[in-house]
Amino acid sequence: MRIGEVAKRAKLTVATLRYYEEIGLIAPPRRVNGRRSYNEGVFEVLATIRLAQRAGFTLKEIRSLLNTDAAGALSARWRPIAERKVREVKETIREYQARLTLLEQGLDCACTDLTDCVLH
Amino acid sequence: MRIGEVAKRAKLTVATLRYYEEIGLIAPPRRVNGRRSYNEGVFEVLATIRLAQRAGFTLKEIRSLLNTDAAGALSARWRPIAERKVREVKETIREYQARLTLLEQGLDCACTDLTDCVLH
DNA sequence: CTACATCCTCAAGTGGACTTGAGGTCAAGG
DNA sequence: CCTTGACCTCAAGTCCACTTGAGGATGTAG
Repeated sequence: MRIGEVAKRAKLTVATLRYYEEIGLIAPPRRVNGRRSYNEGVFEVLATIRLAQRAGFTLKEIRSLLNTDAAGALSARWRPIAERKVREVKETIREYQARLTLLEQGLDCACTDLTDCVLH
Repeated sequence: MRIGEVAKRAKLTVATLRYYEEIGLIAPPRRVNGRRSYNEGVFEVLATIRLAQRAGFTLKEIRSLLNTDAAGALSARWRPIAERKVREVKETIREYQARLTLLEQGLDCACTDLTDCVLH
């Protein structure tokens, strides 16, 4: 399969696919003419990348997760990272909830000058 | 007041203060020798910036809020931006909660290969 | 007088995930 | 034969909020 079709089916741009290759997430073989040749398996990997991204992993972390060879090594590597992520995400949610509170208070505030706002 | 003292009292770096000036958030007058001269009012403005940042505004948005001159113009400008922010923040919180769910399910999952994970 | 802190400007670097642009190759259809 | 579209590489640009670095000026204490 050529890059254009992969891009269309995976709903990514060809530039993104080449970028993923550049940073070591995928490694499609090349034809004699130098063009990339993908097989069906790539969609599985791309889905995994998307899943991991939605879970908050960076592409760098995802690469290290994908490149885990030994069985069991994955969960050994994944667990501490995921546990840290859970803490980070919880913290982020707290921050955003504080943000929401501030915004809603601000909307209730009748100040005409920000530096005069009751929130100070 | 010189920039160093402002930085110390506001707990910012001098570089940040100069940066805020560069992007139009503050505009301290200069002495004859070219050095910046701040007055007490700057702390009020810096506190406002910090408050607005915590509420999720970008520095660009904060600039447009700070540079509101006419009374009443502030709330006229602030309200729609803040309402949009509220929606964005709520959406972000939803995303992060989904992220948390994914992570926690992942921690419960015994897969040894990410592309094999039950989450797929 | 000299050392040192503090200040100044301007330019470039950081991170993350891409996107955009320039310049070139290759295969198929009309 | 020529155009068109898909492909290639490499370099640089984007956003945001700063930070870092180079290179130089100024003010003050000892």
